[in-house]
Amino acid sequence: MPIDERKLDVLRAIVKDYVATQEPVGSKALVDRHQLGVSSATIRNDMATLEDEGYIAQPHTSAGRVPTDKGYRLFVDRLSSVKPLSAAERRAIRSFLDGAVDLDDVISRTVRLLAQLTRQAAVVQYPSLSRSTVRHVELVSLGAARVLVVLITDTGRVEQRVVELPDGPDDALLGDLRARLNALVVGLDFASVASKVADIPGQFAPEDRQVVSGIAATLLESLVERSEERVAVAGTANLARHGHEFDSELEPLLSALEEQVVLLKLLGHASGSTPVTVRIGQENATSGLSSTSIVTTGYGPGEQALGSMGVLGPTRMDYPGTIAAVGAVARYVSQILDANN
Amino acid sequence: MPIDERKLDVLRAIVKDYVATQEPVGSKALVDRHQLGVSSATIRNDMATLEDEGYIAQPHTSAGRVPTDKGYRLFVDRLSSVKPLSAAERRAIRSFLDGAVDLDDVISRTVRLLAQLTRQAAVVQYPSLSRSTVRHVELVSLGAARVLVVLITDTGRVEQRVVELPDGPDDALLGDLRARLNALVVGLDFASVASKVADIPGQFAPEDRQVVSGIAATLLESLVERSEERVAVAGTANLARHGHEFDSELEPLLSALEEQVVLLKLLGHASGSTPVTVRIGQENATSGLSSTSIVTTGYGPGEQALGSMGVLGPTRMDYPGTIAAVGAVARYVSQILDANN
DNA sequence: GCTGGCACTCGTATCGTCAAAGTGCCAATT
DNA sequence: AATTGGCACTTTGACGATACGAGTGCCAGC
Repeated sequence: MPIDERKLDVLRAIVKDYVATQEPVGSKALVDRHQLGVSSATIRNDMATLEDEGYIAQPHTSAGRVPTDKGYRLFVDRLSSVKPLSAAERRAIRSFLDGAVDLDDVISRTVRLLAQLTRQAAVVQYPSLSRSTVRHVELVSLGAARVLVVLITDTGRVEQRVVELPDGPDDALLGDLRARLNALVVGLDFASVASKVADIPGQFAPEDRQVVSGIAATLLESLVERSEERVAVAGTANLARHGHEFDSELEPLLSALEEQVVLLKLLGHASGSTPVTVRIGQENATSGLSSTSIVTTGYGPGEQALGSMGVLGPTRMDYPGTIAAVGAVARYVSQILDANN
Repeated sequence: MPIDERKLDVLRAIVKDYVATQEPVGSKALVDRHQLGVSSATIRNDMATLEDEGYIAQPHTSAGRVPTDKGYRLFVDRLSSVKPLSAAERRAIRSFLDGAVDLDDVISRTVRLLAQLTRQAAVVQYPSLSRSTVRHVELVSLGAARVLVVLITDTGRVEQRVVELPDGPDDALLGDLRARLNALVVGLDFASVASKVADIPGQFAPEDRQVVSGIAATLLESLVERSEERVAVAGTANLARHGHEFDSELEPLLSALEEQVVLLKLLGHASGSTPVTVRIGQENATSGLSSTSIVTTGYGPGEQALGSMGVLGPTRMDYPGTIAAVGAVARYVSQILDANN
């Protein structure tokens, strides 16, 4: 039996009602709450077909139907239009983000904003170093044998780390190194930095090489490799408010939110900047997240996304609203980053 | 009826059993599991007294007894000795913390370690700025009219922020300002910085004052005031694993963990560095946290604590173990910070 | 002051019943 | 061929009754 137009209407109605009520929805309730123009018996037949095709399922015989992952997928892909944000929401986005002074500030405001708008858990990735170029490297002597290395990117990220050296460099050497380092790497993307920095020690007098290599090694290893990606999280408390049916997911989800590595995998490598991606339930292979959905998108001024941001919540979420919120916030953040450029 | 020695034994046994099983404990179970040397009837009498005095309560008639907040308080204050850590735990602390290179690294390792050792949520406050002195101020020009202000303390904290200026300062002015600023504030504690910095603009030529005040204002307002305190959190997923009776607490607790302000209030102003503080249930006035306990202590090499760290979990927690873990970690972190000094 | 015994209370588990919700199917209708 | 009304069937959840077990409180005796 083919899936005709009306059956899609039925599926759409089921998803909407289920998301709203969190209870399995039956044929009678459907004809009551929606203008479908046919009787409940007809709906029942349609529902039987939809179940055969795997779009919906019943928790037990003679309960209402619940959308499956496949059902949500169809809903998201073809049955829902993006819900325009309310004026209040647009205003909230603006007033929340406009006061930001800093990249750090932008990111932290963004993640809290997303959590608040969607009432779910939000994640924002800092602009990826692999998409950034070096704007400046600063070396600050911290007395004795310790140097603070600060790395600043064109995207506004500031990474810093202290290096312990066997021997304290004097100020002249440090100044010299700072100048050479900047001359060498400013403007380069991070892939190219590695090869260039390896040459640095050779430019110095043999007695200074040990110090210089130490700093160079840190620059590479810890600033470029270790902390390449960085994420901010907010709104975990929102997850605890969803019905108890979502409880079994809570612990694995909270774990995932604490593990950078897992989180980055879930965010996905931001592809094109524009479209919002939805991953539903089982679609994200991470174990324990089989009833969690993830709505992500890239952000950044240009074609190439600088990073990803997104929202995590139960599969039973308001997709049109969430997609709209994520999209709108990402666009606005992109604008801000462009202006701050 | 007075509370004699044996009644205290009974209370101790009740707390231990309840923490272990999470179920109300009855007189029979008590004599079975502990060598109390008397019969269950006697225990019943003792329990009746303990209930009269408010140390224990029964969820309903003819159920076992459960410790009250007051009961836990007595247990913590007088009935439990700090449980020595296992060799494995000591080893874990060492191997976890020894690789730290940085203050950031120390803090982030510490908070994860605490969460793992106690299987609860952990919080670590960065060394308070009010207990730190300025080690260095660095100004980095970021092209155009933007300057990065970096502040470094003797405790290793590095705070940075970008200032937008109406007019780009030239390098000479920036260098001059950096020198004067450092001459003025290095070594000062933060309370004194404010008054000193206010004088800075007067030392410059009138045409430069606008730029200089901008930077000075940022230094004060955003680096000293805004971000005075800073905390790291880990182990929230551990909270989701406690029995469902703790569920009602979950959302308020997760909210508290996301709110710096609330969190700092809960951590309490680290008083003396040595003793571990326990706040039980209702004792922390924060609403919604009436069955959450908090175990905190200060850390830092000297007499004055630099900051606090602690653990949050259900009132029904293993106090001796948690207190031992928090204490041991704080001592070890203090050592590390002392060595890195 | 401790103990054994016993009556009492109350929560939980079990069972049967019942009503409500929902389905699937079929025969009749359009 | 699609839709509809009707009806029998299934399952859940609520309700009540009952039995059971755990645990208490109290008392008389040691």
